[in-house]
Amino acid sequence: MRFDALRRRLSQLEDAKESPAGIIRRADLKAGNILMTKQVRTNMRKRIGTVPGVEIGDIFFFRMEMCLLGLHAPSMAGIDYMSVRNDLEEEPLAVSIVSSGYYDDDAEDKDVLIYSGQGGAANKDKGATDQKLERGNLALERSLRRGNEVRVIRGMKDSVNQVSKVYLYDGLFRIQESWVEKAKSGCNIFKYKLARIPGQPDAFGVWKSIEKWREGLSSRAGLILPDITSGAESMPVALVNDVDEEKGPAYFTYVSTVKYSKSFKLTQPAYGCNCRNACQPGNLNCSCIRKNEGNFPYTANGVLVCRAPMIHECGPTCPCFPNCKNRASQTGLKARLEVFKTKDRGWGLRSWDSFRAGTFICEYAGEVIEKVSQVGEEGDGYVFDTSHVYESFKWNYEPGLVEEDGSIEAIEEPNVPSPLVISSKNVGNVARFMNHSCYPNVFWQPIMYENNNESFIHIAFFAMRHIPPMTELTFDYGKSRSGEAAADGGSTSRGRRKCLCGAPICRGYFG
DNA sequence: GCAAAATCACTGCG
DNA sequence: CCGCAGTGATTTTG
Repeated sequence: MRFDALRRRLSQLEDAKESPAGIIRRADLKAGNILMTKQVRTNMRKRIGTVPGVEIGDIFFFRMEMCLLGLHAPSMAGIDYMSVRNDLEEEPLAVSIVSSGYYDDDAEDKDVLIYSGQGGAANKDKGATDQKLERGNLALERSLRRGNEVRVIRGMKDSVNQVSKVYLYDGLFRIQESWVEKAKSGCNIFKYKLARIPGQPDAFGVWKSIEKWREGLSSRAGLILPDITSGAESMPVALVNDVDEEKGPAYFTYVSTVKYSKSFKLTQPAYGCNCRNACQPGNLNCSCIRKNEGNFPYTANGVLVCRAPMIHECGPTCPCFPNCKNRASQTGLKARLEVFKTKDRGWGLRSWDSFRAGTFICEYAGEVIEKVSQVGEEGDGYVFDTSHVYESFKWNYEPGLVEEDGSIEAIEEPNVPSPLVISSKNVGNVARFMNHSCYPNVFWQPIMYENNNESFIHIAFFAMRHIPPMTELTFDYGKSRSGEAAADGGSTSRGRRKCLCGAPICRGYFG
Protein backbone atom coordinates (compact mmCIF):
# COMPACT_ATOMS: atom_id res chain seq x y z
CA MET A 1 0.00 0.00 0.00
CA ARG A 2 2.97 2.21 0.55
CA PHE A 3 3.75 1.62 -3.11
CA ASP A 4 0.34 2.79 -4.18
CA ALA A 5 0.48 5.88 -1.98
CA LEU A 6 3.75 6.88 -3.57
CA ARG A 7 2.49 6.00 -7.05
CA ARG A 8 -0.57 8.22 -6.59
CA ARG A 9 1.53 11.07 -5.30
CA LEU A 10 3.92 10.80 -8.23
CA SER A 11 0.97 10.70 -10.60
CA GLN A 12 -0.32 13.86 -9.01
CA LEU A 13 3.02 15.61 -9.43
CA GLU A 14 3.38 14.35 -12.99
CA ASP A 15 -0.16 15.41 -13.88
CA ALA A 16 0.61 18.91 -12.63
CA LYS A 17 3.61 19.29 -14.93
CA GLU A 18 3.32 20.78 -18.35
CA SER A 19 3.36 17.53 -20.24
CA PRO A 20 4.60 17.75 -23.80
CA ALA A 21 2.66 15.36 -26.01
CA GLY A 22 4.34 12.02 -26.46
CA ILE A 23 5.87 11.83 -22.99
CA ILE A 24 4.62 8.73 -21.28
CA ARG A 25 4.05 8.97 -17.58
CA ARG A 26 4.79 5.80 -15.73
CA ALA A 27 4.34 6.65 -12.08
CA ASP A 28 4.11 2.92 -11.28
CA LEU A 29 7.66 2.33 -12.53
CA LYS A 30 8.99 5.41 -10.81
CA ALA A 31 7.38 4.45 -7.52
CA GLY A 32 8.66 0.90 -7.88
CA ASN A 33 12.15 2.10 -8.64
CA ILE A 34 12.25 4.43 -5.62
CA LEU A 35 11.09 1.73 -3.24
CA MET A 36 13.44 -0.83 -4.81
CA THR A 37 16.47 1.37 -4.29
CA LYS A 38 15.34 2.15 -0.76
CA GLN A 39 14.91 -1.57 -0.12
CA VAL A 40 11.29 -1.05 0.92
CA ARG A 41 10.22 -4.55 -0.04
CA THR A 42 9.46 -7.90 1.48
CA ASN A 43 10.16 -11.58 0.77
CA MET A 44 13.20 -10.82 -1.32
CA ARG A 45 14.33 -14.42 -1.15
CA LYS A 46 12.43 -16.39 -3.73
CA ARG A 47 10.41 -19.28 -2.41
CA ILE A 48 8.15 -22.08 -3.50
CA GLY A 49 4.60 -21.95 -2.14
CA THR A 50 2.92 -19.39 0.08
CA VAL A 51 4.36 -15.89 0.47
CA PRO A 52 3.96 -14.43 3.97
CA GLY A 53 1.55 -11.51 4.06
CA VAL A 54 -0.21 -12.33 0.79
CA GLU A 55 -3.57 -14.10 0.99
CA ILE A 56 -5.48 -15.97 -1.65
CA GLY A 57 -7.92 -13.51 -3.21
CA ASP A 58 -5.65 -10.47 -2.76
CA ILE A 59 -5.66 -8.14 -5.75
CA PHE A 60 -3.09 -5.83 -7.33
CA PHE A 61 -3.21 -3.21 -10.04
CA PHE A 62 0.43 -3.13 -11.06
CA ARG A 63 3.05 -5.76 -11.70
CA MET A 64 5.39 -3.68 -9.55
CA GLU A 65 3.22 -4.23 -6.51
CA MET A 66 3.69 -7.98 -6.77
CA CYS A 67 7.38 -7.49 -7.40
CA LEU A 68 7.86 -5.48 -4.20
CA LEU A 69 5.89 -8.02 -2.16
CA GLY A 70 7.94 -10.93 -3.48
CA LEU A 71 4.84 -12.60 -4.89
CA HIS A 72 6.15 -12.47 -8.45
CA ALA A 73 9.56 -10.89 -8.99
CA PRO A 74 9.89 -10.15 -12.72
CA SER A 75 8.53 -6.77 -13.69
CA MET A 76 7.24 -8.06 -17.01
CA ALA A 77 7.86 -11.76 -17.62
CA GLY A 78 5.02 -14.13 -16.81
CA ILE A 79 7.10 -16.92 -15.31
CA ASP A 80 9.17 -16.50 -12.16
CA TYR A 81 11.63 -19.24 -11.33
CA MET A 82 14.52 -19.98 -9.03
CA SER A 83 17.47 -22.31 -9.03
CA VAL A 84 17.10 -25.29 -6.69
CA ARG A 85 19.74 -27.89 -5.92
CA ASN A 86 18.70 -31.50 -6.19
CA ASP A 87 20.90 -34.53 -5.61
CA LEU A 88 23.00 -34.12 -8.71
CA GLU A 89 22.74 -30.60 -10.06
CA GLU A 90 21.08 -27.24 -9.89
CA GLU A 91 17.82 -26.95 -11.78
CA PRO A 92 15.38 -24.11 -12.34
CA LEU A 93 11.94 -24.55 -10.82
CA ALA A 94 8.92 -22.33 -11.48
CA VAL A 95 7.64 -20.49 -8.38
CA SER A 96 4.88 -18.32 -9.82
CA ILE A 97 3.16 -17.46 -13.08
CA VAL A 98 0.99 -14.63 -14.28
CA SER A 99 -1.72 -15.46 -16.81
CA SER A 100 -2.57 -12.07 -18.19
CA GLY A 101 -4.08 -12.62 -21.62
CA TYR A 102 -0.98 -11.76 -23.63
CA TYR A 103 -0.72 -15.34 -24.81
CA ASP A 104 -3.55 -17.61 -25.78
CA ASP A 105 -4.12 -19.22 -22.37
CA ASP A 106 -7.27 -21.11 -21.50
CA ALA A 107 -8.26 -19.55 -18.20
CA GLU A 108 -11.99 -20.19 -18.14
CA ASP A 109 -12.04 -22.95 -15.54
CA LYS A 110 -11.50 -21.95 -11.93
CA ASP A 111 -9.60 -25.15 -11.10
CA VAL A 112 -7.66 -25.77 -14.30
CA LEU A 113 -5.43 -23.38 -16.23
CA ILE A 114 -3.89 -24.09 -19.63
CA TYR A 115 -0.85 -21.84 -19.65
CA SER A 116 1.35 -20.93 -22.63
CA GLY A 117 5.12 -20.83 -22.45
CA GLN A 118 7.04 -17.60 -22.87
CA GLY A 119 8.81 -16.11 -25.86
CA GLY A 120 8.39 -16.46 -29.60
CA ALA A 121 5.76 -13.77 -29.89
CA ALA A 122 5.90 -11.43 -32.84
CA ASN A 123 6.95 -7.83 -32.31
CA LYS A 124 7.76 -4.90 -34.53
CA ASP A 125 11.32 -6.08 -35.16
CA LYS A 126 10.65 -9.71 -36.02
CA GLY A 127 7.86 -12.15 -36.67
CA ALA A 128 6.79 -15.05 -34.52
CA THR A 129 9.28 -17.84 -33.83
CA ASP A 130 9.19 -21.25 -32.20
CA GLN A 131 9.39 -21.12 -28.41
CA LYS A 132 12.53 -22.60 -26.95
CA LEU A 133 12.86 -24.88 -23.96
CA GLU A 134 14.82 -22.40 -21.88
CA ARG A 135 14.29 -19.93 -19.02
CA GLY A 136 10.71 -20.01 -17.76
CA ASN A 137 9.67 -22.76 -20.13
CA LEU A 138 12.43 -25.01 -18.87
CA ALA A 139 11.54 -24.17 -15.28
CA LEU A 140 7.92 -25.17 -15.85
CA GLU A 141 9.06 -28.43 -17.44
CA ARG A 142 11.26 -29.20 -14.42
CA SER A 143 8.45 -28.24 -12.05
CA LEU A 144 6.18 -30.69 -13.81
CA ARG A 145 8.64 -33.45 -13.01
CA ARG A 146 9.30 -32.25 -9.48
CA GLY A 147 5.62 -31.67 -8.78
CA ASN A 148 6.28 -28.49 -6.76
CA GLU A 149 3.58 -25.93 -5.98
CA VAL A 150 3.33 -22.95 -8.33
CA ARG A 151 1.60 -19.70 -7.37
CA VAL A 152 -0.93 -18.58 -9.94
CA ILE A 153 -1.82 -14.93 -10.55
CA ARG A 154 -4.62 -14.21 -12.96
CA GLY A 155 -4.64 -10.91 -14.79
CA MET A 156 -8.02 -9.69 -15.97
CA LYS A 157 -9.69 -6.57 -17.22
CA ASP A 158 -10.94 -4.39 -14.42
CA SER A 159 -14.73 -4.58 -14.54
CA VAL A 160 -15.13 -0.88 -13.72
CA ASN A 161 -12.25 0.55 -15.73
CA GLN A 162 -11.94 -1.60 -18.84
CA VAL A 163 -8.60 -0.17 -19.92
CA SER A 164 -6.81 -1.14 -16.73
CA LYS A 165 -5.93 -4.56 -15.47
CA VAL A 166 -6.37 -6.23 -12.13
CA TYR A 167 -4.22 -9.11 -10.91
CA LEU A 168 -5.74 -11.74 -8.63
CA TYR A 169 -3.64 -14.11 -6.52
CA ASP A 170 -5.51 -17.38 -7.00
CA GLY A 171 -3.40 -19.67 -4.79
CA LEU A 172 -1.24 -22.72 -5.40
CA PHE A 173 -1.42 -25.00 -8.42
CA ARG A 174 0.49 -28.04 -9.60
CA ILE A 175 1.56 -28.71 -13.17
CA GLN A 176 -0.04 -31.88 -14.51
CA GLU A 177 1.16 -32.17 -18.08
CA SER A 178 2.88 -30.30 -20.88
CA TRP A 179 2.88 -30.49 -24.65
CA VAL A 180 3.87 -28.57 -27.76
CA GLU A 181 1.30 -27.26 -30.18
CA LYS A 182 1.09 -25.04 -33.23
CA ALA A 183 -0.01 -21.49 -32.49
CA LYS A 184 -2.11 -19.43 -34.91
CA SER A 185 1.16 -18.00 -36.25
CA GLY A 186 2.18 -21.53 -37.25
CA CYS A 187 5.05 -21.62 -34.74
CA ASN A 188 5.47 -24.07 -31.90
CA ILE A 189 4.46 -23.03 -28.42
CA PHE A 190 4.60 -24.88 -25.13
CA LYS A 191 1.43 -25.53 -23.18
CA TYR A 192 1.18 -26.44 -19.53
CA LYS A 193 -1.86 -27.75 -17.74
CA LEU A 194 -2.05 -26.60 -14.13
CA ALA A 195 -4.58 -27.86 -11.59
CA ARG A 196 -5.56 -25.93 -8.49
CA ILE A 197 -4.60 -27.69 -5.27
CA PRO A 198 -7.86 -28.62 -3.48
CA GLY A 199 -8.88 -27.19 -0.13
CA GLN A 200 -7.94 -23.56 -0.82
CA PRO A 201 -10.51 -20.79 -0.42
CA ASP A 202 -12.30 -19.64 -3.57
CA ALA A 203 -10.78 -16.67 -5.34
CA PHE A 204 -11.13 -16.77 -9.13
CA GLY A 205 -14.23 -18.91 -8.54
CA VAL A 206 -15.91 -15.92 -6.90
CA TRP A 207 -15.06 -13.76 -9.91
CA LYS A 208 -16.53 -16.34 -12.26
CA SER A 209 -19.78 -16.46 -10.26
CA ILE A 210 -20.09 -12.68 -10.38
CA GLU A 211 -19.52 -12.77 -14.12
CA LYS A 212 -22.45 -15.16 -14.46
CA TRP A 213 -24.74 -13.02 -12.29
CA ARG A 214 -23.80 -10.03 -14.38
CA GLU A 215 -24.66 -11.72 -17.65
CA GLY A 216 -27.85 -13.05 -16.09
CA LEU A 217 -26.77 -16.60 -16.86
CA SER A 218 -27.31 -17.80 -13.34
CA SER A 219 -29.61 -16.30 -10.77
CA ARG A 220 -28.25 -14.84 -7.60
CA ALA A 221 -29.06 -17.11 -4.65
CA GLY A 222 -31.09 -15.34 -1.98
CA LEU A 223 -31.95 -12.34 -4.16
CA ILE A 224 -34.83 -10.39 -2.61
CA LEU A 225 -34.85 -7.19 -4.65
CA PRO A 226 -32.90 -6.38 -7.83
CA ASP A 227 -32.60 -2.70 -6.90
CA ILE A 228 -33.33 -1.19 -3.50
CA THR A 229 -32.68 2.30 -4.85
CA SER A 230 -35.64 2.04 -7.27
CA GLY A 231 -33.52 3.68 -9.92
CA ALA A 232 -32.31 6.56 -7.75
CA GLU A 233 -28.68 5.61 -8.42
CA SER A 234 -26.83 5.18 -11.68
CA MET A 235 -26.34 1.50 -10.82
CA PRO A 236 -28.81 -0.95 -9.34
CA VAL A 237 -28.10 -2.12 -5.78
CA ALA A 238 -29.32 -5.65 -5.12
CA LEU A 239 -30.75 -6.82 -1.80
CA VAL A 240 -29.62 -10.34 -0.94
CA ASN A 241 -30.16 -12.69 1.97
CA ASP A 242 -28.68 -16.18 1.80
CA VAL A 243 -28.35 -16.51 5.57
CA ASP A 244 -31.84 -16.54 7.05
CA GLU A 245 -35.49 -15.72 6.36
CA GLU A 246 -35.47 -11.97 6.97
CA LYS A 247 -37.01 -10.21 3.98
CA GLY A 248 -35.27 -6.86 4.22
CA PRO A 249 -34.40 -3.87 6.34
CA ALA A 250 -37.03 -1.52 7.77
CA TYR A 251 -38.49 1.00 5.36
CA PHE A 252 -36.56 4.16 4.52
CA THR A 253 -36.67 6.71 1.72
CA TYR A 254 -33.82 6.37 -0.76
CA VAL A 255 -31.90 9.52 -1.66
CA SER A 256 -28.52 9.69 -3.33
CA THR A 257 -27.06 12.75 -1.59
CA VAL A 258 -27.11 14.53 1.76
CA LYS A 259 -29.99 16.92 2.52
CA TYR A 260 -29.45 20.18 4.37
CA SER A 261 -32.52 21.81 5.81
CA LYS A 262 -32.64 25.61 5.65
CA SER A 263 -32.03 26.20 9.33
CA PHE A 264 -28.44 25.03 9.20
CA LYS A 265 -25.60 27.46 9.55
CA LEU A 266 -22.95 25.01 8.47
CA THR A 267 -22.89 26.49 5.03
CA GLN A 268 -20.79 29.44 4.03
CA PRO A 269 -20.91 31.81 1.09
CA ALA A 270 -18.73 30.62 -1.73
CA TYR A 271 -17.83 30.94 -5.35
CA GLY A 272 -16.70 28.44 -7.97
CA CYS A 273 -13.78 28.46 -10.38
CA ASN A 274 -13.59 30.04 -13.83
CA CYS A 275 -12.11 27.14 -15.79
CA ARG A 276 -13.67 26.65 -19.17
CA ASN A 277 -13.75 22.93 -19.95
CA ALA A 278 -11.87 20.83 -17.40
CA CYS A 279 -9.74 22.01 -14.52
CA GLN A 280 -6.11 21.19 -15.26
CA PRO A 281 -3.80 19.93 -12.52
CA GLY A 282 -1.08 22.47 -11.94
CA ASN A 283 -3.21 25.40 -13.09
CA LEU A 284 -3.09 27.70 -10.10
CA ASN A 285 -5.51 30.10 -11.76
CA CYS A 286 -8.23 27.60 -10.85
CA SER A 287 -9.64 28.69 -7.51
CA CYS A 288 -10.87 25.17 -6.72
CA ILE A 289 -7.31 23.86 -7.03
CA ARG A 290 -6.01 26.76 -4.95
CA LYS A 291 -8.44 25.82 -2.17
CA ASN A 292 -6.77 22.39 -2.13
CA GLU A 293 -3.44 24.09 -1.44
CA GLY A 294 -2.49 23.87 -5.08
CA ASN A 295 -2.73 20.09 -5.25
CA PHE A 296 -5.23 18.48 -7.54
CA PRO A 297 -6.91 15.98 -5.21
CA TYR A 298 -7.36 13.20 -7.77
CA THR A 299 -5.10 11.44 -10.26
CA ALA A 300 -5.90 11.34 -13.96
CA ASN A 301 -7.92 8.14 -13.50
CA GLY A 302 -9.98 9.59 -10.67
CA VAL A 303 -8.27 8.10 -7.63
CA LEU A 304 -7.95 10.20 -4.47
CA VAL A 305 -4.27 10.91 -3.89
CA CYS A 306 -4.32 11.45 -0.15
CA ARG A 307 -6.73 11.96 2.70
CA ALA A 308 -7.00 15.59 3.69
CA PRO A 309 -8.75 17.66 6.34
CA MET A 310 -11.04 18.89 3.55
CA ILE A 311 -11.24 18.30 -0.20
CA HIS A 312 -12.67 21.09 -2.33
CA GLU A 313 -14.37 19.85 -5.48
CA CYS A 314 -15.88 21.78 -8.32
CA GLY A 315 -19.58 22.22 -7.81
CA PRO A 316 -22.74 22.48 -9.88
CA THR A 317 -22.18 26.16 -10.65
CA CYS A 318 -18.51 25.88 -11.66
CA PRO A 319 -18.38 26.48 -15.43
CA CYS A 320 -16.07 23.52 -16.07
CA PHE A 321 -17.59 20.49 -17.76
CA PRO A 322 -19.29 17.77 -15.69
CA ASN A 323 -16.45 15.41 -16.65
CA CYS A 324 -13.92 17.62 -14.83
CA LYS A 325 -11.80 15.27 -12.72
CA ASN A 326 -12.35 17.41 -9.66
CA ARG A 327 -15.87 16.05 -9.20
CA ALA A 328 -15.01 12.47 -8.37
CA SER A 329 -17.54 12.18 -5.54
CA GLN A 330 -20.41 13.56 -7.61
CA THR A 331 -20.53 11.08 -10.44
CA GLY A 332 -22.73 8.54 -8.66
CA LEU A 333 -22.11 4.85 -8.09
CA LYS A 334 -19.61 3.27 -10.44
CA ALA A 335 -19.50 -0.17 -8.88
CA ARG A 336 -22.20 -2.78 -8.58
CA LEU A 337 -22.97 -2.81 -4.86
CA GLU A 338 -25.23 -5.16 -2.96
CA VAL A 339 -26.82 -5.01 0.48
CA PHE A 340 -26.58 -8.44 2.10
CA LYS A 341 -27.47 -10.10 5.38
CA THR A 342 -24.40 -10.82 7.49
CA LYS A 343 -24.18 -13.71 9.90
CA ASP A 344 -24.22 -11.67 13.09
CA ARG A 345 -24.18 -7.95 12.29
CA GLY A 346 -27.46 -7.32 10.55
CA TRP A 347 -27.32 -5.96 7.01
CA GLY A 348 -24.02 -5.09 5.40
CA LEU A 349 -22.63 -3.74 2.15
CA ARG A 350 -20.32 -5.35 -0.41
CA SER A 351 -19.49 -5.05 -4.09
CA TRP A 352 -19.39 -7.19 -7.23
CA ASP A 353 -16.58 -5.00 -8.53
CA SER A 354 -13.15 -4.62 -7.04
CA PHE A 355 -11.90 -1.26 -5.84
CA ARG A 356 -8.42 0.06 -6.13
CA ALA A 357 -7.18 2.07 -3.17
CA GLY A 358 -8.45 5.64 -3.25
CA THR A 359 -11.51 4.93 -5.39
CA PHE A 360 -14.70 6.78 -4.54
CA ILE A 361 -17.36 4.31 -3.40
CA CYS A 362 -20.39 6.31 -2.28
CA GLU A 363 -21.52 9.30 -0.28
CA TYR A 364 -23.13 9.16 3.16
CA ALA A 365 -26.60 10.45 2.32
CA GLY A 366 -29.20 11.43 4.88
CA GLU A 367 -30.55 14.46 6.71
CA VAL A 368 -28.30 16.81 8.61
CA ILE A 369 -29.78 16.90 12.11
CA GLU A 370 -29.32 18.70 15.41
CA LYS A 371 -27.35 16.33 17.53
CA VAL A 372 -28.77 17.43 20.85
CA SER A 373 -32.44 17.19 20.00
CA GLN A 374 -32.22 13.80 18.37
CA VAL A 375 -29.50 12.09 20.33
CA GLY A 376 -31.92 9.28 21.07
CA GLU A 377 -31.42 8.04 17.54
CA GLU A 378 -27.82 7.26 18.17
CA GLY A 379 -28.24 3.69 19.24
CA ASP A 380 -29.65 2.39 15.98
CA GLY A 381 -26.61 2.76 13.76
CA TYR A 382 -28.16 5.18 11.29
CA VAL A 383 -26.26 8.24 12.39
CA PHE A 384 -22.99 9.54 11.04
CA ASP A 385 -21.34 11.81 13.57
CA THR A 386 -18.15 13.60 12.57
CA SER A 387 -17.29 14.34 16.18
CA HIS A 388 -16.41 10.65 16.47
CA VAL A 389 -13.20 11.21 14.58
CA TYR A 390 -10.96 10.50 17.49
CA GLU A 391 -10.18 6.86 16.75
CA SER A 392 -11.41 6.68 13.20
CA PHE A 393 -9.00 9.18 11.77
CA LYS A 394 -6.07 7.38 13.27
CA TRP A 395 -6.61 4.70 10.65
CA ASN A 396 -5.26 6.80 7.91
CA TYR A 397 -5.67 5.97 4.29
CA GLU A 398 -1.94 6.47 4.36
CA PRO A 399 0.27 7.41 7.22
CA GLY A 400 0.20 10.83 5.61
CA LEU A 401 1.12 12.73 2.50
CA VAL A 402 3.81 10.81 0.67
CA GLU A 403 6.55 12.92 -0.81
CA GLU A 404 8.41 12.37 -4.03
CA ASP A 405 11.26 10.57 -2.34
CA GLY A 406 8.92 8.20 -0.53
CA SER A 407 9.04 9.97 2.83
CA ILE A 408 5.81 10.65 4.66
CA GLU A 409 4.45 13.78 6.20
CA ALA A 410 1.76 13.52 8.87
CA ILE A 411 -1.70 14.84 8.06
CA GLU A 412 -4.24 16.63 10.15
CA GLU A 413 -7.66 15.62 11.36
CA PRO A 414 -10.69 16.43 9.24
CA ASN A 415 -11.71 20.02 9.14
CA VAL A 416 -15.44 19.79 9.74
CA PRO A 417 -17.55 21.98 11.94
CA SER A 418 -18.29 19.85 14.95
CA PRO A 419 -20.81 18.49 15.14
CA LEU A 420 -21.88 17.56 11.67
CA VAL A 421 -24.42 14.84 12.28
CA ILE A 422 -26.16 13.08 9.42
CA SER A 423 -29.10 10.80 10.12
CA SER A 424 -30.01 8.16 7.59
CA LYS A 425 -32.70 6.57 9.72
CA ASN A 426 -35.60 7.80 7.60
CA VAL A 427 -33.81 9.08 4.53
CA GLY A 428 -30.54 7.67 3.25
CA ASN A 429 -28.56 5.67 0.71
CA VAL A 430 -26.46 2.50 0.54
CA ALA A 431 -23.93 3.92 2.98
CA ARG A 432 -26.37 3.41 5.86
CA PHE A 433 -25.76 -0.34 5.57
CA MET A 434 -22.01 -0.16 6.00
CA ASN A 435 -20.97 -1.78 9.27
CA HIS A 436 -18.25 -0.75 11.68
CA SER A 437 -14.83 -2.37 11.84
CA CYS A 438 -11.80 -1.60 13.96
CA TYR A 439 -9.72 -2.64 10.94
CA PRO A 440 -11.76 -1.08 8.14
CA ASN A 441 -11.24 -1.13 4.37
CA VAL A 442 -13.12 2.12 3.71
CA PHE A 443 -12.58 5.62 5.10
CA TRP A 444 -14.64 8.78 5.10
CA GLN A 445 -13.51 12.10 3.72
CA PRO A 446 -15.19 15.49 4.10
CA ILE A 447 -15.74 17.12 0.71
CA MET A 448 -16.96 20.62 0.10
CA TYR A 449 -18.45 22.09 -3.03
CA GLU A 450 -20.48 25.04 -3.93
CA ASN A 451 -24.09 25.25 -5.05
CA ASN A 452 -26.14 28.45 -5.40
CA ASN A 453 -23.36 30.48 -3.81
CA GLU A 454 -23.22 28.34 -0.72
CA SER A 455 -20.76 25.60 0.18
CA PHE A 456 -22.02 22.31 1.50
CA ILE A 457 -20.04 19.60 3.20
CA HIS A 458 -20.55 16.05 2.02
CA ILE A 459 -19.15 12.90 3.57
CA ALA A 460 -17.69 10.63 0.89
CA PHE A 461 -16.37 7.09 1.27
CA PHE A 462 -13.21 5.89 -0.43
CA ALA A 463 -11.41 2.54 -0.57
CA MET A 464 -8.60 2.53 1.99
CA ARG A 465 -6.74 -0.25 0.17
CA HIS A 466 -7.45 -2.53 -2.78
CA ILE A 467 -10.69 -4.37 -2.03
CA PRO A 468 -11.50 -7.64 -3.81
CA PRO A 469 -15.11 -8.30 -4.88
CA MET A 470 -17.61 -9.64 -2.35
CA THR A 471 -15.56 -8.38 0.60
CA GLU A 472 -17.70 -6.62 3.18
CA LEU A 473 -17.15 -2.85 3.10
CA THR A 474 -16.59 -1.40 6.55
CA PHE A 475 -15.46 1.87 8.05
CA ASP A 476 -14.47 2.96 11.53
CA TYR A 477 -17.44 4.53 13.30
CA GLY A 478 -14.93 6.11 15.64
CA LYS A 479 -15.13 7.06 19.25
CA SER A 480 -16.69 10.12 20.75
CA ARG A 481 -14.14 12.74 21.78
CA SER A 482 -15.72 12.97 25.19
CA GLY A 483 -14.93 9.30 25.69
CA GLU A 484 -18.44 8.74 26.97
CA ALA A 485 -20.96 8.94 24.19
CA ALA A 486 -23.80 8.34 26.65
CA ALA A 487 -22.68 11.19 28.85
CA ASP A 488 -26.20 12.58 28.95
CA GLY A 489 -27.11 9.74 31.28
CA GLY A 490 -28.91 7.86 28.57
CA SER A 491 -29.75 4.19 28.58
CA THR A 492 -27.18 1.52 27.77
CA SER A 493 -28.91 0.95 24.45
CA ARG A 494 -27.08 3.90 22.99
CA GLY A 495 -23.57 5.19 23.16
CA ARG A 496 -20.84 2.57 23.22
CA ARG A 497 -21.74 -0.67 21.55
CA LYS A 498 -20.06 -4.04 21.63
CA CYS A 499 -17.97 -4.60 18.53
CA LEU A 500 -18.27 -7.79 16.51
CA CYS A 501 -15.80 -6.90 13.77
CA GLY A 502 -13.46 -9.75 14.72
CA ALA A 503 -10.28 -7.88 13.76
CA PRO A 504 -7.17 -8.89 15.73
CA ILE A 505 -6.81 -5.28 16.83
CA CYS A 506 -10.51 -4.89 17.78
CA ARG A 507 -11.08 -2.23 20.45
CA GLY A 508 -14.06 -4.14 21.81
CA TYR A 509 -16.49 -1.24 21.66
CA PHE A 510 -17.34 1.55 19.26
CA GLY A 511 -19.59 4.61 19.08
C1' DG B 1 26.39 -5.18 -19.36
C1' DC B 2 23.13 -6.80 -22.58
C1' DA B 3 19.12 -9.41 -24.00
C1' DA B 4 14.73 -11.02 -22.73
C1' DA B 5 10.35 -10.68 -20.86
C1' DA B 6 5.82 -7.69 -21.66
C1' DT B 7 3.70 -3.56 -19.10
C1' DC B 8 0.92 0.53 -19.06
C1' DA B 9 -0.25 5.21 -20.45
C1' DC B 10 -1.50 7.48 -24.20
C1' DT B 11 -3.49 8.37 -28.98
C1' DG B 12 -6.31 7.85 -32.74
C1' DC B 13 -9.88 5.25 -35.09
C1' DG B 14 -14.49 3.54 -35.98
C1' DC C 1 -18.49 8.19 -25.33
C1' DC C 2 -17.09 3.50 -25.83
C1' DG C 3 -13.73 -0.26 -26.82
C1' DC C 4 -9.93 -1.54 -29.55
C1' DA C 5 -5.44 -1.65 -31.77
C1' DG C 6 -1.10 0.56 -32.23
C1' DT C 7 3.03 2.85 -30.21
C1' DG C 8 6.92 3.92 -27.22
C1' DA C 9 9.74 4.17 -23.09
C1' DT C 10 10.46 1.49 -19.60
C1' DT C 11 11.83 -2.41 -15.44
C1' DT C 12 14.17 -6.44 -13.07
C1' DT C 13 16.51 -10.48 -13.69
C1' DG C 14 19.96 -13.99 -15.32
